[in-house]
Amino acid sequence: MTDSRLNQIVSKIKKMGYSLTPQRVEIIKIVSESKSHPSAAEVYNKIKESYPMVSLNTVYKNLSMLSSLHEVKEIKTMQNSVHYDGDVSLHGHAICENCGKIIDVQINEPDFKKFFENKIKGRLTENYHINNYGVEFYGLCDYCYTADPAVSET
Amino acid sequence: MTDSRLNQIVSKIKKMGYSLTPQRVEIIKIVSESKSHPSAAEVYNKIKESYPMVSLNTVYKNLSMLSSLHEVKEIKTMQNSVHYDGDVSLHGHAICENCGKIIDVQINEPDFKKFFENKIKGRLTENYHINNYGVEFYGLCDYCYTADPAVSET
DNA sequence: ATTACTGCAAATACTTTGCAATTGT
DNA sequence: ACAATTGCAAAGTATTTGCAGTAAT
Repeated sequence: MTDSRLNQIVSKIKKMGYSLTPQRVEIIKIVSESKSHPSAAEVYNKIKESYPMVSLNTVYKNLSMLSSLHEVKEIKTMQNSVHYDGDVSLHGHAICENCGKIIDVQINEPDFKKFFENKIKGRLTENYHINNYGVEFYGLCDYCYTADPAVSET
Repeated sequence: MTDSRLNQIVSKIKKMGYSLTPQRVEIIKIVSESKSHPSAAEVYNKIKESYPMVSLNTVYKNLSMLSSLHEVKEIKTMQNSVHYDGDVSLHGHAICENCGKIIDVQINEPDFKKFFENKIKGRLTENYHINNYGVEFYGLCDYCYTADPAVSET
């Protein structure tokens, strides 16, 4: 499953005529296997365990390449940095407004499509050509909610 | 309507014991009246027409204050800067992946709440305390879709 | 052999901080 | 008068660019 995800991405890169460096493969492994939606800096820290000489720059270039191939999704958080999600299937994110933790929220694709077609599409005031959705839920994770009474009040 | 929005925000600021400087009032006017989801820099350019001496810093401070009072919403775009929305009622955004243009997407609150309660809430894998939603649609605006064939291909 | 990729350093973009002077209540 | 706010300059992050050397096909 995870491995086939890696293979998927690798084949796409080959098909597009790009090359496969060890750094690139490792970056793909890290984002596709991670469940924690890492930032570029976090991917960088992780890859340094196996390739101590890689540059942050290389991490940025590879992540943005993967993003333009639609093989990772970018998540913008409130703390202004971009996080990366190796799961590009339809799903949402619940984002903790206190600690920034992001968890996946399962969304059933047919349900969402139905909601979109019935309730939203007809209301677009301009003719947008939608090809991607993002659904985010903001609030507090359980830890921040229980541990820090100061932030729990609205 | 627009004016009452300004008054709403002004009363909240008074109630919280903050002061009302001309710069602040003008910034509130600009975001609450704008339909174009301006960035901090765009608000800055606008306010300079009436108050040429304001600093960008003041704009940032006021916008983040309004955001923490939940009187404006922050929108993170792909071009990494934050945009501000003076409409804090439930609605989504359609964002053009080519030019960055953002338009509002009407979402009927009861419909969305129903969708959330029935299809999503039960699937949260952790006990998140959700108090806010964001729904984004990514694609191309009609102009970019028709004008620039290079970007229309997936 | 050719083209793409890496790593370094420098540059840019956006936002935040520190602080003295000023303004709102 | 007092506390909050402003504007300036400097600092801080996150990300991008330019380029010479290196590695992949």
